[in-house]
Amino acid sequence: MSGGGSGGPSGVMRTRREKLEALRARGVEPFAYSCEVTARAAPSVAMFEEAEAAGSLVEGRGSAEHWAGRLVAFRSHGRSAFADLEDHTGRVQIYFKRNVVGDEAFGLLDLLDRGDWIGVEGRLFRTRAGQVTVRADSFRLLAKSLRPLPLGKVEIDAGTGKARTYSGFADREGRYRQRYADLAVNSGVREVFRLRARVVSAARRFLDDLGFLEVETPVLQPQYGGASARPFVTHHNALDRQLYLRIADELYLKRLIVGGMDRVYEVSKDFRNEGIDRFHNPEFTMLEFYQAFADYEDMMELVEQLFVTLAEAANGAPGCDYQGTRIDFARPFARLRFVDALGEALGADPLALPVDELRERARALGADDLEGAGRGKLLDKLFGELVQPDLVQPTFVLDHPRELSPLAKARRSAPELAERFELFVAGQEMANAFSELNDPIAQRARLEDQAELRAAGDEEAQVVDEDYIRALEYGLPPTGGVGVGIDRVVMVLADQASIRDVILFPTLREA
RNA sequence: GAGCCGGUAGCUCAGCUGGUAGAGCAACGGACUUUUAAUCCGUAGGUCCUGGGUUCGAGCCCCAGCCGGCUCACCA
Repeated sequence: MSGGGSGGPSGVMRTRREKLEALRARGVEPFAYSCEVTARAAPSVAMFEEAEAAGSLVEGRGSAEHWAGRLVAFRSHGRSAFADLEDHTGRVQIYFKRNVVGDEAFGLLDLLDRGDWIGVEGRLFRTRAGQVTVRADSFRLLAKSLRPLPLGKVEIDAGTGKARTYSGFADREGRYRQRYADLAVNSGVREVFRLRARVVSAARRFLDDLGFLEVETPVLQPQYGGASARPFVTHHNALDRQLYLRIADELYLKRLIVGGMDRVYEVSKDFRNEGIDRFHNPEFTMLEFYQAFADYEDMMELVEQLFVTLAEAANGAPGCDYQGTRIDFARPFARLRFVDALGEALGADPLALPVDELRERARALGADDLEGAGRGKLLDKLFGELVQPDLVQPTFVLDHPRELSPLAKARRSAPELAERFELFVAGQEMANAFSELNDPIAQRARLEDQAELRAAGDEEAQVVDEDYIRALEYGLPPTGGVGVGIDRVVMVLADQASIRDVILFPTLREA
């Protein structure tokens, strides 16, 4: 890749610098300070067509409008020229006619390039070829583009209305490293992130409307916890102490419930020092919410409503197509007990099987790295292999073995289980929730069990957080809590196969 | 971490059994006052990822490395 320098192997960048100087020589400032905008590409065309259909259109009348956007295509015809201008709503064609804009301005068109930002003043009309177009009265350069964007050519198939892109910017690495160029050139990528924003804001609205308070808890923590994962470790110079980047919000949010904030939520970046693949990015977005006086049954209700709301916010209807499969977010979602589902797959009661046999079964499925794994981890692994991939439609899996869930209350009728559920969609975990363990003595015992697993070699096992135990000792009311992996949800709702396609700047290796 | 595939012009890619590097689009010059992948004529553009090696000769073969994609393993 050529990259730097004022030249560029093909001289494209040098040519653009020369044009920049030529513009300045003609008294044109190539980097404007502001510009009037009164119209957007797609809505203005739609309004024009409506007026036309209603017969209320008098061509050439009405006041001129101002559009602003990026020049994405240019077709010169001697004394006239056509350009495509793209703004955040879409594209509109611009028609420049020499004897309308004037000789001097028309000559400036030679100094424009694809990728330049321009402002155009004019009126809409319909061309002989039938396209609604802005007839430019005047135009202004807003910002010169000195580096060529990898703009492909786009043809809209007249029959199907589907866009075909020629050439274009397809290289995944380049797209992730230079997301600005990816966004500039691939409008579908912008749409994915608009959808993501709708999903996140719908989640906030949903919780706000139920009286949840949005809060912010520390990213830099003296003691990480709330999930099973390895942390990032960092150091604060002035305090000369080690700090961890949070792996979950859970323990802090429950401290707030102790403090009497009885419905809280947080949308946060969490950090886990684990591998990277199409389902995992080291920093990812988590939504967690906690409600006092509720148990996991109540939270299941809430999660069901939440996911219907999110699907509607994303796609206008409670469903989506994920990688060719129709997903239907119709309530009620299916419910499966963890032990029943795994028991059926194993042909035996998972709670009755000895640890050695569980390990053998897991090994037979091709899992390795099982040495430090206790019962819980083995059951989890077996479930992940045997049951999870089949959970395509929204499905709650509930009542996990207790050793899998050190922060959850024991199932009231079956103490070997936990009051916990996970929501699976498209074979992926979307949410995880429990009736929160609020007995400080039991909680200490459970965390100490984890510490033992840790000592036995499980690096992801949790650690005892004394301050959290102290908070519980003051009294945590019965509480239901939920964590939602926002990136995963967006992947499903936006039909994206890789988490990197729903994160604007995914973590990459050193360039 | 392992396996497979890949890195050639600004972009998308071709390049045979080893013989001095190609196309389309983009760019540049010219013609064209309703085009739309505009068209037509012409021009320029390359550390073939990096470093070694084999060879008279390497984009191509060998070795090492870097980067990426996919799959698997761990994790959400």
